[in-house]
Amino acid sequence: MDIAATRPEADTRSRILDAAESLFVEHGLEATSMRMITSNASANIAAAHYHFGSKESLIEAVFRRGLARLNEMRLRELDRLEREAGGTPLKPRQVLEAFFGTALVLAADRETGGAQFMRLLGRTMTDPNQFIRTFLATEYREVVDRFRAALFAALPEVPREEIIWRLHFMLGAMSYALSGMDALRLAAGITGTDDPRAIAPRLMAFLLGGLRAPLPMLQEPQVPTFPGATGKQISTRSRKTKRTEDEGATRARGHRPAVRSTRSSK
Amino acid sequence: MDIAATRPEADTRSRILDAAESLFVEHGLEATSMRMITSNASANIAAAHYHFGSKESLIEAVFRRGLARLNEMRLRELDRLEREAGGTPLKPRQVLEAFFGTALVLAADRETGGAQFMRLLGRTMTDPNQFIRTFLATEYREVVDRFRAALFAALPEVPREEIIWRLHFMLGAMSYALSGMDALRLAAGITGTDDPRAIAPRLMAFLLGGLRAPLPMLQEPQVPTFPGATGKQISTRSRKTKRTEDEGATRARGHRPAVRSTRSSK
DNA sequence: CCAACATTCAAACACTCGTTTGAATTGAGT
DNA sequence: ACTCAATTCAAACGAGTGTTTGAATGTTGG
Repeated sequence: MDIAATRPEADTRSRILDAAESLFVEHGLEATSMRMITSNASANIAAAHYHFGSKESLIEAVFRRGLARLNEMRLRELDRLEREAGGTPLKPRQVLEAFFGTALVLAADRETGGAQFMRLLGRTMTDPNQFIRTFLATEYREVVDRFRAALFAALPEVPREEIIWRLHFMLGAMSYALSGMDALRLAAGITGTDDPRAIAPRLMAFLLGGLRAPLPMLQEPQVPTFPGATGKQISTRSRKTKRTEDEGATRARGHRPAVRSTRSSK
Repeated sequence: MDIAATRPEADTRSRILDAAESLFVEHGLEATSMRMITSNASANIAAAHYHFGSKESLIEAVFRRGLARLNEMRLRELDRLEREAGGTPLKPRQVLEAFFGTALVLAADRETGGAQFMRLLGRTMTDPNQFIRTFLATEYREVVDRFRAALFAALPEVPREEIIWRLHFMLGAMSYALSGMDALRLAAGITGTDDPRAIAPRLMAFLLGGLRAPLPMLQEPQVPTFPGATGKQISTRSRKTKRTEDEGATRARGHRPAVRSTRSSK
């Protein structure tokens, strides 16, 4: 569905931004051409360069718009919690709510395009393009600094390096969950809705469990146990299954033929 | 560094595969051209089409080669553990070791290119290209089925849907950790090594904590409490977040100029 | 009305893309 | 030495890329 059809009233610049965001989600940054964007937005291709100057700048604008909203929500929520706490450190759960909770709320907001942007953001976090990476890093810096500090305060007994790593793991879990991740959704057998509202409580429970997990035993002697954490565990039972493995040759290499696989995308 | 320089003895087909894998990691699938690959491998561009037929088939071959190794290791480890357990249930920790531990071992193997492939795999898991997604899903199906069943058996009291979601979150955390994820590595302030050997124990502790976290309270009446678990329910009271709709001028729009950002990549 | 500006437009530009062609080269097997 | 198939090669093909141009529109204030 064209942006031009769903939002004919918006001005050219906004239509281009919307079309770009939606096509970036669907095909990726590289695979989305300026012509795809402008035709989807019912705009002239030169108009896009008039407004944004280049494809890279357009990409920047898309992410700036989305990140401004997300980061502002995050900082406002963190400010509110810290104000209410009145100097006492926040609980880890509160920090996660402010950081990941707001992202999940935005991801559930299908009406103003928040959901689409969050999927895009989740995918782009691992983009190899260096221009994208440095851009995202600078746009994220302030927010990450704030929340990292809040986590340090919330978990004073945990080594800071460990907190940084776990913040990193949590970001990965969320990015992946938001990205749509259809690659494994099939393989993993996920049936139901992909409504972030349904995912949110599950993800929050998971993240909190990971954040407060007992510290690992590291080779270099370093605080083998973590006294503050509760470290309760779910009891376990198990059964057995059998299977043989088979290698499977990579590909038949004949003379000339090299039948190409049925293409499906693009 | 060209593959042709590091492995001049390998045959054309292998050199192309190696060059493709390494360039895919560096630039992504779309941004890597057949000419980049063949010139890096000191091979003729037509030779690549002779051996693989098309770029998509070459991509498939790269992933097939890497996944064959990874999945075989995973299944062998799971088989070994289940054999040694002799019918008694595996512990969740053992299942995670077999699935994520082997991946991390492979990711630490810089010599045979395992590290490079794992980074590529981590990035590609969220690729929007549909051809890639369905391909990965089928290549992963058997392994995911096995481990999902093993987790079901290891956590009989936990609702299966919850286990599937947590398996999903764990995959995201690992993919992200392996992908190199420099986007936030800067912002998150990660200083030290990216040696997977250093990450492995941290990631395992995190994953295990997340997997065994207390179950979330869900809106739809659905097993609000989890009798088998040792409790410690995390109270996930619904958050209220108000959001003001502000567009936020994305960019100064002047006449004509639209100064383009300094390009850096590609 | 009209100048001055902001925006849109069709057309072209210089490249790069994946892929194909047909001839040259290599390497066994007889 | 000759054959025949496997492999490599330079060159080209058509399509698509981001970007630019210069003229044609609207749009606004004097």
